[in-house]
Amino acid sequence: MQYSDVKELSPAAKRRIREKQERYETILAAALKFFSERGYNKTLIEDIANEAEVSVGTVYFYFKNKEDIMIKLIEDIGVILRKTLGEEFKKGEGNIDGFLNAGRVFFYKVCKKYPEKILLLMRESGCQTPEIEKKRQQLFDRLINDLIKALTKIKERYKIEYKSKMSVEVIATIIMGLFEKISYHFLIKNGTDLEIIGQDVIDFIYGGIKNLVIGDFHDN
Amino acid sequence: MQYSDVKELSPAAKRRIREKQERYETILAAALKFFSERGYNKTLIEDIANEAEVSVGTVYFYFKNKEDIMIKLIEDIGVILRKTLGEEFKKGEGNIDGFLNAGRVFFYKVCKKYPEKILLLMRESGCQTPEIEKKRQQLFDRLINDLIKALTKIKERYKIEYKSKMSVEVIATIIMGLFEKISYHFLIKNGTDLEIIGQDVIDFIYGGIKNLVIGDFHDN
Amino acid sequence: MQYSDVKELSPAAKRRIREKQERYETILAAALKFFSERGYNKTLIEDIANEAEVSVGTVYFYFKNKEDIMIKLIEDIGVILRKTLGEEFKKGEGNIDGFLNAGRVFFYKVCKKYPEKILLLMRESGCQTPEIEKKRQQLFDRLINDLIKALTKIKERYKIEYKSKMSVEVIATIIMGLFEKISYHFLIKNGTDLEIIGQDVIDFIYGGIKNLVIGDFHDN
Amino acid sequence: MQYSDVKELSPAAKRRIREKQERYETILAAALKFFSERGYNKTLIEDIANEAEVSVGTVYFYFKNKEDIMIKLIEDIGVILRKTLGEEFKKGEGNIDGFLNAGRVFFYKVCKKYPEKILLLMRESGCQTPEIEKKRQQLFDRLINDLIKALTKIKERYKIEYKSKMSVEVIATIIMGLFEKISYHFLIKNGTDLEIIGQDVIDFIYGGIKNLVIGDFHDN
DNA sequence: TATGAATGAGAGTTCATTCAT
DNA sequence: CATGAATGAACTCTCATTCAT
Repeated sequence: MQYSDVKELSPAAKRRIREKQERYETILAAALKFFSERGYNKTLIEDIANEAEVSVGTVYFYFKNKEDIMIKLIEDIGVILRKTLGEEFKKGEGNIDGFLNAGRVFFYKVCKKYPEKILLLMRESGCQTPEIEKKRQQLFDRLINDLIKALTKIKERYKIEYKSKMSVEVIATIIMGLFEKISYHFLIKNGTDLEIIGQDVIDFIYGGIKNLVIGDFHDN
Repeated sequence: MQYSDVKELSPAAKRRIREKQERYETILAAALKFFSERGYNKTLIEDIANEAEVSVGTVYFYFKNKEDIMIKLIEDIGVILRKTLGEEFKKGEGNIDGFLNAGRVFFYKVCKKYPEKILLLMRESGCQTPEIEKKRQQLFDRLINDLIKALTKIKERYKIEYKSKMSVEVIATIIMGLFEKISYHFLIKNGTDLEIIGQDVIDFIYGGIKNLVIGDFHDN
Repeated sequence: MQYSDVKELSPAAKRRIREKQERYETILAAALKFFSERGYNKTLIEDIANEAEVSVGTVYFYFKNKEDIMIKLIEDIGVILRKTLGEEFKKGEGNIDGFLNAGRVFFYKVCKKYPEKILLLMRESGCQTPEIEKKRQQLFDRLINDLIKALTKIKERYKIEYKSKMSVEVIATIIMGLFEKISYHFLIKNGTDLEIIGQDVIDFIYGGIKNLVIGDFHDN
Repeated sequence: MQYSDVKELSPAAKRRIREKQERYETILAAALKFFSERGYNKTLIEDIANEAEVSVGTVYFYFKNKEDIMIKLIEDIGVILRKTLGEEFKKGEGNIDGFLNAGRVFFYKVCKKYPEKILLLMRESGCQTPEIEKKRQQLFDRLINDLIKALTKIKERYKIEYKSKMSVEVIATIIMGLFEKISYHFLIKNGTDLEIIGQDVIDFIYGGIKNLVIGDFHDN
């Protein structure tokens, strides 16, 4: 198909494509709502269909099966997380502040903007089907890898060493776990002041990393 | 037969009581195995019965329902965790080393001795029935409370302050999340050296706490 | 297509609605057959499904649960009984013959046309679930109430009195019990001549009522 | 076994026989309580055992199975009913008053003294197992037969005729149904005055019978 | 005799998925 | 493309009955 073909779509065809995309998003949004509220298992396809104001059959037109919906949601969250945090870290060009700022962005931006998505990832995506577990694991592995790469960049930038051969992986894992628990713990207490908590968390992380590092974070 | 003898159980009665207790434990062990391996939902009562070499009816003789089995398992883990860690902290009489040692005990003793129990608590106990979720939440709340109390004792001991009014809760929550993720992450990689990791984690925690504290950990 | 057309259902849609209604009736008929033949408890959902030539799931698509099927059957019988007998009584404009004719209609029409329905109501609807018992009781109470109202109309029409303050309720209850037993007793003996029996019963009722009345059934 | 053997029973053996009989009665009483209160199906053997303060196994020592308990209860009620009403009728030497008095005895004595037994017979003994149904049917048939015999005696005594060949059976069946419904209807309304009702019922029956009779109840 | 733990067939209900219209 | 009725395998829980002690 050549570029010129795109232009040849009739207005009606364009509308149909747009509507199809919209319907897809609507179903995904309905699923997100129920999965994060009451869990994967307790959400019926019928619930999702009703919420999205389509029929059960339509849900199966857009998604292979229930599992598929969850996987698409996890992928969606993965893209948001990796993109947002990755870009923030890049701004710092490998310095420790860029790293910590990425952490701040998680609390101040991502958790605030997409609380259900974070809740879904952190709580409901576990313990379901093997395929979902795989996807979830894959995302966590990638996030941990992103962290490991960032920590390695920092190491090179400051010419520091980590205490043990496992330290980098440990730090990355800790940060993931801590984000998971903190976001869950404080997201379900709606009134909590995420700003104060976020700062405390970042301070904790900074202190923790410093204590696993030989050398310090001074630009020469 | 004298009156006092009435209180004494016959050997046969004693044996029966012991056997009953043993069967209860056998069923619980079978459930632990399957729940931690393949998850709550994918475990059939029949699986548990087969593994424990009893009939389905017997499982229901000892437990109200499937949920009840899980709840008993969570309670069991809760007792082990709180008792072991609590005792270790007490040894230190409120100093920071006692606190950190309790963390070490988690990795070196509890995770090593009861890997399935920890896996069950950390991964499979979430997102199932409301009753299970309640029990799990209750246990995590208690563990966080234990941590908060310990951190408060430490504060009094060293006459220090925490940076913000939320710091204590944040530290406690971070430690829970970090234990959860680290234990899960490294328990499923069987070959991992928990000793090195444990030490890194403890160092991270120590650094993190120090960075949220005004004052330092010196006895006068 | 004009706006008014929107309200009109397409032939296909009409057919689908009709088929749905028919399937509902088919399931109900299958349930009636088994419930009245072998009882509520001994009837399996699978039996009903097989008889109605649908799957078990389809039964649950049309009815909330087994109880619900029985309740719908009782409601159905209730409508038939109250409508048929009520209309017959109305024809008599409150005279004693209309009342007795309604009794005749019960034997000559209802019992003859719907023997299983009557058997179901009279025998199988008792002693099952609380919800069913409630519905059954409700229907009997309404039937007794219909009778009480009719007896009160008769009293006004002929300016008579009943012997005691309980007489009206007693007569109504007797008639219900007598219908119940007679219909059951003679319906299960297939060959019985319901015409003769019906006449005897009506005569008995007439004699019984007369004997509880002060005054007589003469129009002035 | 000869009569003299009876004397040779040791006091301990006698006590054992007495206790055995008592235990049997206790279990039966417990079953009666639950069957009449919550129905046959909803009563567990365990309930009966607990109420009777024996073990489940003991229940099965005294009774073949659950069905057997119910059957024994029905037999017990049968004996009471037939004996009490039969004796009352005999007193009248075949006159109509003896017949009606037997009816009075049903309300004034039997229903008052054994409300649960009557409730059990009238409501809970139906629609259960075939064996129970058979027993219940058998009892009702016998009671109806007793009534038929009585009505025949009355016919001979007064040299009367009944309107149709079915009249006697119809009257008998009516009386059974009416007793069933009336006793149930008014027994569950505890406060009701059974005396007034009883009199109304007897009057109704008398009127009903008179109206199915050719001739009248005058001694020559 | 008495006990009560053990049994396991049986039954109701759920719900992801399909497919004719 | 959309619909929603139909499917039926799957799973939990019940409870009368048995039997070793």
